[in-house]
Amino acid sequence: MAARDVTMADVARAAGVSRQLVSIALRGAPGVGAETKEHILATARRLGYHRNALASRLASRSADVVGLYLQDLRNEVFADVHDGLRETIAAEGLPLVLGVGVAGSAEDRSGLRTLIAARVGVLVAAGVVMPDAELLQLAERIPLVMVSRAVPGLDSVYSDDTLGARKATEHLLKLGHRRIAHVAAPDGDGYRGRRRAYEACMASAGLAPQVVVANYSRVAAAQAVGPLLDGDDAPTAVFCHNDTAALGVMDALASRGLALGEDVSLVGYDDSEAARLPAISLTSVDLHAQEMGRRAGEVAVQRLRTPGAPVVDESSRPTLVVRGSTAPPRE
Amino acid sequence: MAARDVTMADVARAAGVSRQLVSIALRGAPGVGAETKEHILATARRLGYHRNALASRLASRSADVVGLYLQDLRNEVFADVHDGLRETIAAEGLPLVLGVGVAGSAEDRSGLRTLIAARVGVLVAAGVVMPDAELLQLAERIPLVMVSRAVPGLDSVYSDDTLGARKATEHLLKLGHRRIAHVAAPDGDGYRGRRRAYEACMASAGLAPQVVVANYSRVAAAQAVGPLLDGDDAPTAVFCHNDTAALGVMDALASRGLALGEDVSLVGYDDSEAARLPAISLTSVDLHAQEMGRRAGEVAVQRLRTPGAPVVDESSRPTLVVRGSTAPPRE
DNA sequence: TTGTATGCGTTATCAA
DNA sequence: TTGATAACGCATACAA
Repeated sequence: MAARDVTMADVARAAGVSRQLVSIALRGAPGVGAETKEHILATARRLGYHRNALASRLASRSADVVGLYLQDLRNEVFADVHDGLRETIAAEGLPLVLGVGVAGSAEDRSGLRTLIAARVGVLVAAGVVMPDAELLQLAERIPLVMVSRAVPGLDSVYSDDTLGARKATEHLLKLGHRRIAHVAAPDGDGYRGRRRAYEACMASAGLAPQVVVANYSRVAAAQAVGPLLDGDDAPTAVFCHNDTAALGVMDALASRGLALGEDVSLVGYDDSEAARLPAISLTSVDLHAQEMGRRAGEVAVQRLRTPGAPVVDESSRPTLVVRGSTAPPRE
Repeated sequence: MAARDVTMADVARAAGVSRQLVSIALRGAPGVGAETKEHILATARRLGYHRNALASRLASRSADVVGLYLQDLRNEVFADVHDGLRETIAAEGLPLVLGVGVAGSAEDRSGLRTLIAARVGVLVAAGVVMPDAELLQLAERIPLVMVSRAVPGLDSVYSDDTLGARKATEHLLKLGHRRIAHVAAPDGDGYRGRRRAYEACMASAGLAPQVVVANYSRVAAAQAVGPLLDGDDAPTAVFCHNDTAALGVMDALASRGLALGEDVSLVGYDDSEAARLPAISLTSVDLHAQEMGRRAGEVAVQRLRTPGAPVVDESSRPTLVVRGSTAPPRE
């Protein structure tokens, strides 16, 4: 549409000054008189000038842009991380661009790549499934801040998954459940904590763990848990690696005429909006994702402004929110 | 971290060829022998070269990047739009970057601005609340594709809101409801269709419309509908402008001990995951957001490759999905 | 097929 | 305070 963008040269010509003076004035940098500056700003406005961020960043070889990678848009946790981060970033007046992975797929390279290609100054990544080694390699090209996952050597802001999973499992044990199944996420670097903690809890209670794996979709969880519910020694309680999976288990229960909380107790992870619905009332682990996003934003800004700062490694304590979906097993 | 990026000049020097030959080889453009090309690619790989997209786009002054603006990340509709768009864009091998607004706020300028500053080649916008006039002005700087909203003069891919709202309202009327309330979205350009259709339906049935406004959050809807439920002549049915609002109404019903579908019928809009939960079973209008995203992607690519193509204006027909939340009024 | 010169719109380093 | 000149890293007509 635009035939040609208005450039600084155009503004300079119209204002009767040199280009670099325009640059200085527009940036608010020192080196221009108040009156001249106002005049330049006015003509720039009049001409409809807009800075070309491409050229700007190329020339300054420093990007004051924060990139955020999210695994997918279907999981509220990532929306929370975004909202928290956004708060910090906006307060600093920095632009924020996002890259998104493919839901269900482990393919996060393309999403990360576009962000890197866009030459963001720092990249905050939530829900990356790539191996640690690859991430460390990536970090040589661009400062990386990991969210909800700890990578040794990289800035990491995450929730203590071991603690969360233990709280969930122990809650079920305390209620008297013995046959507790776990719907786990696909195996991958940095995401084994929940499953391991569950297994450890079961072991120390002298019980046999029962694990099925489901990817990040609701239907996958429903299908995965089906055989368990239909088999002998069906579990009286299920602990899911996230709420989406828990909703899938609820689907499976409903289709079998099993009552949530009565026939089978259920615990999710994320404390999503759905979990809070009165009709759902799902016991879930809240990992305070928004607060994590906020912290990640602070770390990112710090990394941008003070590249040499020491690496941040911060884990936070999740909370178990007990609701109607968990009750003692019926006898 | 990286002291200095490896540039084409470095690769050229190491490979013993000229810079521009490297450029040609790396882009896969014609003008280089197979053998030399392989050699160049190999040295580039060896040196760890990565193209600087900034410089590349600045020099070519054509951006093969698609920008997607989403109003917020909490609404599944936008996730659907993204997933659909992503499919098309990925198939074309184009990079996709996102900008996001602030949930609940009408402030979409900053999100749009960063995308424009990033000099994307085409901007797909879903859920923009800015006035038409401002959008038309924006379109002079960058090709704009509107999603879920029609702006005369701009590429628009949207769902027929009038039809959807009519289907919802007529469904309730046919069930025998007379006192039907509507929870509307805040007033704004391009988002009046649902409310107007509701009002028209009520009018032609000889009934008085009853509208309350709530912004895009669940709690706002709960608060807005409260007085209605508590007042005389409380509605026997409520039609909400989206599912999030409907969930809020469900909260309000639950806190009053009213049974969904029995005491009060409820219709949402978006056919979200939550609506499909057996325990929720919310009647809702499906606007096929993913398909809209897919189409918007096609239009965007077309606009990128053939700027002169005629403006696209495509509306699609939404579907009413009837579930347990709607039933005849109890007498 | 390969190389040369020039431009993209800014920022940055110097003198004046 | 201001004004010339050189980067920034890449693309692209054009000539060799």
